[in-house]
Order: sequence, then structure tokens, then C-alpha cells
Amino acid sequence: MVTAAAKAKSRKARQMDRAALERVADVFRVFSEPTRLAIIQSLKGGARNVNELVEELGTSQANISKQLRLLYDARILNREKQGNQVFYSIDEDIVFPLCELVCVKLNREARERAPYDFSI
Amino acid sequence: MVTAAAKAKSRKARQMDRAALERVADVFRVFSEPTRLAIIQSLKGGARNVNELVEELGTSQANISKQLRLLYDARILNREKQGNQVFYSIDEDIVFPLCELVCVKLNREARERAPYDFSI
DNA sequence: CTATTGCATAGCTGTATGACCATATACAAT
DNA sequence: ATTGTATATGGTCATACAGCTATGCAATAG
Repeated sequence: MVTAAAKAKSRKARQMDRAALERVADVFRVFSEPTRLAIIQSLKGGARNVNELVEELGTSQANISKQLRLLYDARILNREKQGNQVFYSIDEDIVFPLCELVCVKLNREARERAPYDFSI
Repeated sequence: MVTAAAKAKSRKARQMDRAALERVADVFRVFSEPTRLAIIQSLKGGARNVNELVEELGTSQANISKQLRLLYDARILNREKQGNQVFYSIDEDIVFPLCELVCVKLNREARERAPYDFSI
């Protein structure tokens, strides 16, 4: 007899383990905060230094720096020091298709309900 | 004179506002927990009822139900009641390309460092 | 009817983290 | 060297939320 648990186990063989799923989750988590998305949105227009981002995004410099570090550690952003300043830019080609997929989903749903136009 | 703030403002004109960014962040957040990814991974093999998922994923039934509700509310999953049971299935075509983009990124990075094979 | 099974929900706890303030560090200008 | 400017970091607070236990509720079985 083939139990449900056995079926589950055989399925499991082809699957990522918990640790791998956590790595995937970590990547999604980086994109799961509006401030970080705002940074990405801004950097779509090209490299910016920290102060430019602070002015544009209207939150504290400390917070911007923190989120930039997170994005940098996740290998989403590139970092380049120029004298006194640090310029960040997008260094990961998955960023745009990833955001576009989500925006397309939201636009499709919004078309029946809300006036937003989602597109980073 | 064109100030940095003015430049920032004109960039802002073409951009999503905070509320829209939060909607985008919400979608990413749904994908940012390993248990929910495990559910998605399991449902890739077809519809499952709650008990099957509980057996397969090794967490409490209450927790599975909670995460299923989250995924359903985010319009990621489809829900179908059959008598006593409730079957869930993937109801969102962005799920696989979204996961694949992230897995490709991680595999590329892992190729130089870790032994995982990321693919939901 | 009552019992059982399958799922959902409420309440709780611990942990993670976004945002703030203050401060530290690094480089530049004088 | 001193002062100023740009960025990073440590500490704190408040909030969000995954997972747990207990319970509620719906559908079937007996």
C-alpha cells in the first residue's frame, strides 16, 4: 500500500530542502519593503549617491543607508565609492523582470478595482 | 537653477507613489517565507488538500491553514471545497517565472560557492 | 441524534525588523 | 590640524508576523 506520507516523501525527493527555500525566501524578502522598492525605482534612472536618494525618498539618511546595505549584501545593488560619496546602481538583471511580473499581476487585478498604474 | 530636489521631484512624477509600492511589496512578502514557498513547491505537483500539505510539510495544521489563507488572499492560490475537504492549487501564472528568476540568480551565485540546486 | 474528521480562527509568545536618534568614521576643504 | 560634508553603524522602540495551543465550525459517518 502506498500511504499519503510515502507519496509525500517521494515528492520531497525532487524538492529543495528547507535551507534552500530559505535562501529563496531571503531574496523575495529583500523586495518586500516599499522603501527598498523606492530605492530600486529611483536607481532605474541610473546610479545615485546616498544623499540624492535621501532627498528623493524623504526618509532618514540612516534608514536609506541601512536599506542600501541590505540590497548590496543581497547582491542586488552595485556600490562605487567616489571620493567622499558612494554611488549605488542596480547590479542584477533579474530586478526588472521580477518587478514587472508583479506589476503586471497587480495591474491586471487593479483594472477591475483601483486607479493605480503599477510599473517600477 | 535646477536643484537636486527639483530633479528628484520630476523623476517622482513618473513613479509609483508609496501606496502602489506597498502593494508591490505585499506581493513579494507573500513569497518571502519558506513555509509558503514549500506549499507552492508542493502544489506545483497539482492540487492538494490541507491534510496532505500538513503531512508533507511537517508543521502544524493551524499554521498551514494560516499560510494558505494568506496565499489565497493574495490571489496566488485557488481554493475548491469538496465535501469535507478543501483543495488548494496554484492560480497565478506569475508564480513559476517569479520563482525561476530567483532560483536562477541563486544558482548562478551558488555555482561559485554552495552545493544547492535551487529550483522550485 | 452523537461522534469523528477536516479545516479555520482566536489568542499568545518570541523573534525580526523598519524607522528614528545619536554617534562614529571617512574623506575633503581650508 | 580643524572644520565640514558624506556615509555607516549602534541602540531603542514599536510593529509585524510565524508558529504554537486551544477552540470553533462544518461536513460526513455511525
